[in-house]
Amino acid sequence: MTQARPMRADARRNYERLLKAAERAFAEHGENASLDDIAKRAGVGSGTLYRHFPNRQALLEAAYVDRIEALAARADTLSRRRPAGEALTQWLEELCLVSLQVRGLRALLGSAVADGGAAAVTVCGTSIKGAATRLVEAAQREGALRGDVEPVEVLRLAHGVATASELADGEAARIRRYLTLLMQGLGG
Amino acid sequence: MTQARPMRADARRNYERLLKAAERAFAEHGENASLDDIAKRAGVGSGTLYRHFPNRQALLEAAYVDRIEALAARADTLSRRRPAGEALTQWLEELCLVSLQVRGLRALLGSAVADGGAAAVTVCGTSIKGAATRLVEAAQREGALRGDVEPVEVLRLAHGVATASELADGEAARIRRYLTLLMQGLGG
DNA sequence: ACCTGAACACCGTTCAAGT
DNA sequence: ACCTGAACACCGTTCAAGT
Repeated sequence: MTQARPMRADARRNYERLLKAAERAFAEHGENASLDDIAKRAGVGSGTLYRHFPNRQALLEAAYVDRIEALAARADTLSRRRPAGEALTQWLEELCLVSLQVRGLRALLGSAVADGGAAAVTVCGTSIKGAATRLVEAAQREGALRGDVEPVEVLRLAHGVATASELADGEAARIRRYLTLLMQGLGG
Repeated sequence: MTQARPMRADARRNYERLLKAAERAFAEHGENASLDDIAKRAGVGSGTLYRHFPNRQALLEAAYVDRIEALAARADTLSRRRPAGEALTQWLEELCLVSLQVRGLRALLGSAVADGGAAAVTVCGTSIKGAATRLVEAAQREGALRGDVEPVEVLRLAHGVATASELADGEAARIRRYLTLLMQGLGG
C-alpha cells in the first residue's frame, strides 16, 4: 500500500507544499476551498495537485489524517483511564468538538462513516471506526450501552449531533447537552 | 408584505416558469442545481431569475413553501387525532422522511432552523417553527417531553437525525430507530 | 517520472441596452 | 417595469509539451 518506491525529490517537496497549502485553505474557507487556489498557494501547477490527489476527498483526507489518528489514539487513552461508558461519552464529545472547530473535518468524518463510503476516505474511516468499535464494545460489555447498536451507527449519530449543534452556533455547552440526550437514549 | 401591486403579465408568467423549472432541477440535481440551467429550462434570461429570486435560498424556499405549509398543517391534524407525545414523534418522523425523500428540502429546513437564520428563509422558518412550538408545548403539558427543551432545538435535533439517517442510506426503518432513541432521551 | 500551464467547459452575478 | 444576453471573474479538470 503505502508508497512502494520513494518519491522523486521534487515530487515529495510538491506533495508537502500542497498539504500545507491545503490545511491553510481549508481552515480559511472550509471544505470547499478552491483547489486552484491551493495549487497556487503551493506554487505548483494545477495538474500537479491532481497527480497527487485525484479528488478533493483525497486531499481533505491527507490534510487531516494526523488529527484523525490522534483522535483514535485518544480513544485508547480514555478507555484506560475511565469506565467504558464514561470513556465513550467523553470521546464522542471531543469528536464533536473537533468536528466543529476544525473547518473541513466534519465533512471528512461524515463521508468516512457514510454508507457508500467513498473509496478515498478508507484510511480515516478504518482508523476512526476501529477506535469507535473498541469503545462501543467495551461499553456494551460493561452494560452502559444497549447491545443492539453498531459502532458505526454511534458515529453517525454523533455526526448528527455535531450537525444539530452547528445549527445552534456550535457552542460547547450545547454539544454536551445534545450528546447527553443521545447517550440517555442509547443507555444499556 | 406579499406583493402590493400585482405583477405585470409577463413577469408573472416568467416567475411561474422559473418555479416549475426550479422544482424539476432541484429534484434532479439536488440543492446545488445550476441556476443558469434553471433559467434556461424556464426559457428566460439569467438576469430575470435574479430579479425574481435574489439568491439560491430564495428560490429554494419558493419552490418548497407549499410542502412546508403542508407539513405545518399536518402537525395540527396529528395533534387533534393523537395524544401530544405520539403526535410529536409521528410528526418528526414524517418531517425526517420528507427531508430525505425530497431533494433540496433538507438543506432548506436546515437553514430555516439555523441560528443565524438567513433572512431569505423566514417564511418557511416561521411556519415550521410555529407548528413545532404547538406540538412541543402540548407534549410538555402532557408530561411526555421534558420541560427544558425549546421547540427549535427539537427541530435541530430532528435535522441531526435526518443527517445521520442519510449517512445510513436513509432507509425508513433507520429513521424511526434513530428518532426513537432521540425521543427516549427527550422523555419527560 | 514528474511538472507546467494553456485550454475547455461550466457556473454565478452584474449591467447596458432594449421593449 | 421588466427582460435579454453579453461580459466578467472564477472554478474543476484534462492534456500536450517540456524537463
